[in-house]
Amino acid sequence: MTPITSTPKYPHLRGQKTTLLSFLRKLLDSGSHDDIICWIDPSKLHFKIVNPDALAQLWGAQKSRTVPMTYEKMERSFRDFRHKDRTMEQIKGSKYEYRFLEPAASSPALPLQFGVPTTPPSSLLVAPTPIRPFTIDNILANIAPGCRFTSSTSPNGNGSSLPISPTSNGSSSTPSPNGSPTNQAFIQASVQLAQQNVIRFRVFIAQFPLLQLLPLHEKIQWFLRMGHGAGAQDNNSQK
DNA sequence: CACCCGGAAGTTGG
DNA sequence: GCCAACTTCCGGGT
Repeated sequence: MTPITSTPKYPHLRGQKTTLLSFLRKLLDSGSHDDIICWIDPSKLHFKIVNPDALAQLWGAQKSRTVPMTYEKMERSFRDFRHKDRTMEQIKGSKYEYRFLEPAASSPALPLQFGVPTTPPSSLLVAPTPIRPFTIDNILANIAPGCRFTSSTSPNGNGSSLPISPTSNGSSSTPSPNGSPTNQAFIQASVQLAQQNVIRFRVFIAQFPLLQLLPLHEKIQWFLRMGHGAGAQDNNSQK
């Protein structure tokens, strides 16, 4: 007689809120994990899983799992999405390329534990920490703190040497990290600006399929070089 | 044998 | 209690 104990066989299934599909879309839309999953052609909802294992780990973390999620098990859900739910299809010949069959707008705005917050975190508004320079580096570090990309791991050995000017000849005033009282309006504008630049970054990357093969930090360098930096427009990334 | 696919059963939250 | 959304296991096909 083994009475049915209350010990759940799958305790890691607790806390299911975000669906897998909305999780994927949030990751893609945030662009903060381009080294794991990225758009191939956003207009066609065509995306690619760059690092399946890392994606599975993110999904497992999203579900607050104790048992590690594997891509194999995620793939089982993908099969149902493709054949049963008809919400996804696989790109022929590409094991890790899929396409959403539903318009992105249908996904509910569920909060992610990763990626771009829909609103600036309240802690940021009260944070006494000095305002960081407005750089892609800091944008990504702020948006995806868990991301492997950090300025200290710059391959050039220059440290955080990305030649970043605050929005180039753009618009906003250069943030001055002085000791003045925190300007909430400025911080909110900075967050908004950061999100806009991430969107521009994604659009830029989507235009050059070859760039999508590069690691994130190199994508950013190309983004700065061709999209922001002065000159180098005739740069042919031959390869 | 390895890999992919899909059925079936189990768990959890709503 | 029912259902949706997975998760896990496993057998069949190629």
